[in-house]
Amino acid sequence: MAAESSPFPGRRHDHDVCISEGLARAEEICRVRRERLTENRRAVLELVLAEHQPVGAYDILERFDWKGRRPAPAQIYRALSFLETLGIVHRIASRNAYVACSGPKEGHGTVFLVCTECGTVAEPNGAGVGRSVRKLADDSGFELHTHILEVTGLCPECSQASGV
Amino acid sequence: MAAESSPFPGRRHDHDVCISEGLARAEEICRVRRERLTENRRAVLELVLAEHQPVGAYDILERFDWKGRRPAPAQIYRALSFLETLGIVHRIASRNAYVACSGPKEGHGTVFLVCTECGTVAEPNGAGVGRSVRKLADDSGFELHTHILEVTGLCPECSQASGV
DNA sequence: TCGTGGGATGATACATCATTACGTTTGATA
DNA sequence: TATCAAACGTAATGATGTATCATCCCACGA
Repeated sequence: MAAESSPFPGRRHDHDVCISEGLARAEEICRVRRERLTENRRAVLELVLAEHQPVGAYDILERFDWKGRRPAPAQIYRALSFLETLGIVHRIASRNAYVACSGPKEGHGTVFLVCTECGTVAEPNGAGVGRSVRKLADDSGFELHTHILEVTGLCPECSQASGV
Repeated sequence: MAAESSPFPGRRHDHDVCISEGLARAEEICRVRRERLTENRRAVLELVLAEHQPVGAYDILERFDWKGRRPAPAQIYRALSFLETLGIVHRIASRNAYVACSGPKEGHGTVFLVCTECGTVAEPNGAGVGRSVRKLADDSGFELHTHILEVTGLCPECSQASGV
C-alpha cells in the first residue's frame, strides 16, 4: 500500500504524460498570473521535465539546440529563476541542480527524496514534516520563513534491486 | 522558557569558550579516531569557529594568513572535508558555506536554523523532525540514509528587533 | 638510529556553477 | 502606431570546487 501512494514515478510510467501535464500546468499558472511562457522558458522547462533526475544548468545548456544556436548561461538561468518563481521548478541546493515540480501538493517544494543510486527525485507530501518544523521553530523562538529538506537514500526500486 | 532552551548563542555569550570548546572537541575526536589535527586543519577550524555565521571557503582563504603565505583553495577544501568527516563542521548547501558544529546532540548535523537578518546559524535538537522524516520515508518506500533540513527565518533577537 | 610507507601538503591548472552589464528585440496596450 | 517595460543575445567576469602530481613529514618497525 505504501507503494501505491509512493511519490516516486513507476519504472514504466508514461513519461509523455508528465511532460504534457507539466507544460499544461505552466501555461495555466502563466495565464492566471499574466506572465509569458516564452519560447525560451518553455524550451528550458521541457528539458527539465525530460527527467525525474535533477539537471544542472550547464546540462540544459548542452542539450539546448535552439535553431542551431546555443545560448549563453544567463539565458538558462533566467528561465530557471522564472520557472522557480512559478513554483514548477525547484533547485536542489545540495546538488546545484534543478528538478521539475511533480505537482502542487501540500508541503510542495519543501521536501525532496533523492535516490543516490538512480538520481530520481520525488516530492512527498511534506505536511507532517512541516508541522515538526513549525514546532521546532516555535520552541527555539525562531520566526520561520522557509524550509528545505533534502533526504538522500534509495528509492523503492533501487532499494529492491540492491537486495532487500 | 523557550528562550532558555534556545539553541541560539546569546548576544553577549563568551565566544572564547565556544572556540576553545570546539578545538578541545576536535582534539578529543582526533585522539579517539587516531587522526591528526594538523596545523592546517586546526587553523581552518579556528576560522570557522570564529563566528556563528556560515563562512565561505574563499572567505576562509582570505583570512588565512599562514606565515605570510596564502594557500590554494584545495588546501581549505581538504581541511573542510576532513572536519566534516569528524562532524565538527557542517556544510550549509543552500549557501555554499560552512559552520562549526555547536555540539554533539541528538539529531546533530541535520537541522539548521539560519537567520536571514544576522546570518547566525543554530542547530536545534532535530529528534522530532527526524521521526517525521523517518515516517515520511517509510510511507514512501524510501530507504533513508541522510537528511539535511535548512530553515530560514529570523532568530529570536532579530525577530524582537524587527518589531514583534 | 635509520629507513620506509602512507597520509598531508604545496602549487598549478582546470572544471563547474552563477551573475553582471548593456545594447537590442519583442509584445501588450494606450 | 507609438511607447515602454519585459525578455533576449552576447560577452565578460565572478564564485565555488577538483584533479594532478611532486614533495614533505611523521609514525612505526627493523
